[in-house]
Amino acid sequence: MREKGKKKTPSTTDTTASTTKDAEIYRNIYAAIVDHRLAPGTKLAEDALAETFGVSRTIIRKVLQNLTHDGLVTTAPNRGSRVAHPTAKEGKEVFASRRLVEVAALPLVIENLTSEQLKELKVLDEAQKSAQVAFDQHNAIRLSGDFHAAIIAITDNKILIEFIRNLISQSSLIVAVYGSTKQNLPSCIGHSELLELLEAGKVVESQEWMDQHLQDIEASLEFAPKKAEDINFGKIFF
Amino acid sequence: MREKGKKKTPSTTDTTASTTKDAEIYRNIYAAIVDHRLAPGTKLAEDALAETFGVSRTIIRKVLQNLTHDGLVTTAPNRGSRVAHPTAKEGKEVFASRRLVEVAALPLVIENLTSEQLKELKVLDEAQKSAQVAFDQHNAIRLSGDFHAAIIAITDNKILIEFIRNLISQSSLIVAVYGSTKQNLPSCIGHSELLELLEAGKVVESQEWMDQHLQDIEASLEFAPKKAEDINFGKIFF
DNA sequence: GTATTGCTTTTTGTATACAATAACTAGAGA
DNA sequence: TCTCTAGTTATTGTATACAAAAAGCAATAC
Repeated sequence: MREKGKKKTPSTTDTTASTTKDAEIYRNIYAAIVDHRLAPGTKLAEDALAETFGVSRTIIRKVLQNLTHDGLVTTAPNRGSRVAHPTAKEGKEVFASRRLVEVAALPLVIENLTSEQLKELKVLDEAQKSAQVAFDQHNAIRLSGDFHAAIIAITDNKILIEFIRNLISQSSLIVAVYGSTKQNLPSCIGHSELLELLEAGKVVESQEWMDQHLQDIEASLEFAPKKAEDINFGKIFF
Repeated sequence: MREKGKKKTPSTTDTTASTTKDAEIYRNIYAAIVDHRLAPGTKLAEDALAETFGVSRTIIRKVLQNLTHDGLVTTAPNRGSRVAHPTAKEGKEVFASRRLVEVAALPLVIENLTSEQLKELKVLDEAQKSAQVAFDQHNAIRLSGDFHAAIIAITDNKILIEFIRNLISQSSLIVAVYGSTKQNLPSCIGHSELLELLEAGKVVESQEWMDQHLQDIEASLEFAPKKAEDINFGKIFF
């Protein structure tokens, strides 16, 4: 109710300034992890981050807790936080979950799809292809993720959207760890075939396509048994 | 590495005592919401909770943040936290998501199901029926949730398990808001038919059963348009 | 009686101080 | 040289203090 009160130090106050600040820091670190600017396993010391962003550790802790909940950061009691370094099993679970949901959601997607949404999807797909042609692998992967998120967004179900958004982010992290050296990511072929199936209302076919598509992406990763006992030092040093 | 150091005041220290304390408070409030001891919309003032649990607001804020992420609490900037009060749309989205995932996961469940797990499921189902017979609606609902969670647990996929666990918790909240006055909850008929289908490896039939089961539960709720314009004060007061 | 204004109280947001734990380093003994 | 230990430093966990915002309240004007 105090609107005309003697505002003492408005300085950086935007009504919701306080809540805006940590949201921005969150997005900042979030993007850095997804874009592979912060490698999996990197220590995220509270003091260092606090100083970097010019806030107190209170804010940083809040942000780290959110990122931990997103599965992008792991936090151990008294040992601090690190960029998550998913195990092979965790990586497979993410892709299994994505296949399950993204395939099962397609009937809903076809049911709700409007011509405008279809147009937007085509724009996204074209953007991805452009990045692909320009060998801009980085943006191509990001746009591919955006495309998958946009598909689920058509369901207009906030819970599903949030869930898939999260799994896609984690996929980026998994690619950072298990991405093959040979950049034969099939995700970059584009999704135009899928769009044709969706437009034609072909439910089962689109589901088969999506299932195969996600399997292909997963197959391009190297969830190899890089365990300690399998490391061949001879191959590494000689 | 300091393990034998002169431990000054071990008092309540259990190595992970600090982290254990807020986990316990979390579980406490979590259970209170799911068990309908805290009604949707109830204000969760930080000071009051801090005093109740004998900790500082720091811990409470951490717990409230976690509960907010679970969708059991809503937090507005500068306005504090409340037990979530899902809208009808949100309620429908939760059940749509459950149907989608719990149906789509059944092939995986049948694939992985062991005889021991089947036995445990039967125990859970019997427990629920007992509660049902004793008109212990409260425990019946809880055990029904446990059953659904146990089904998904068979997939051995931590991400799916966590997701469904969360949706089931939210379902409790939705029942608190939109549960019908007539206690004809079909969730309480039991799941023995499903268990037979799973044991027989009947994928499609079990999926149809699960789909119908979740639709029945949803249908027993009253997502009625209880909007302001629909309230008839005459009916209420005279 | 109603609405508006100004003050007071309550509650949330953030920084900081201190405590507790883990990580690091150097030194002593085998 | 290696290992174990003690002391030191750095980092995380928690409480508290203070600032800022909202909510409540009462009085006044209309």
